[in-house]
Amino acid sequence: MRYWLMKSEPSEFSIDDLAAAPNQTVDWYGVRNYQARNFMRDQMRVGDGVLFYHSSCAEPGIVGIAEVCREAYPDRTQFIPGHKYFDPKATPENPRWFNVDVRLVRKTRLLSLKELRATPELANLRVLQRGNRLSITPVDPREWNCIINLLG
DNA sequence: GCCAACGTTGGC
DNA sequence: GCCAACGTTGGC
Repeated sequence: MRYWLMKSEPSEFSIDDLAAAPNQTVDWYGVRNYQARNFMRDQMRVGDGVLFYHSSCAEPGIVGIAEVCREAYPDRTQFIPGHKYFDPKATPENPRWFNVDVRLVRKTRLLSLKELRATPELANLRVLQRGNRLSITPVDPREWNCIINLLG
């Protein structure tokens, strides 16, 4: 059992979109970074905890708790010509990109980036490190517990 | 919109 | 394999 933080731009897919989705579940398509892909493909298991994070928006921060509900399988969007996430080098026989499915556990209050940075126990949280741009990062169990407490 | 930081690409 | 150029991310 591991814990993760997953970023999404709310203008693309928000916590409310997740809440409104069928089964409150979404396939986490569109990841086109190898490190983030490897986390999904190689390490994520059903039941892993997910912090849903809004990025590139007015109030960046954690806005909900979710969980991995299906292990990684080929990202459907890599095969769709003209799609934003089409990859001409990917084939169904040799897919390049994978995604898990994520299901909402509950929406939370906004735990802002500012508040995260102000919490000493979270000083090593990956997403707070300088220059970090990974859309999926592991979260230490102690950090997870700290954040759950902050969320109330 | 700016720009620092970082990943990817491609010529050599 | 090097590395310059380019593209993207994401907070501000």
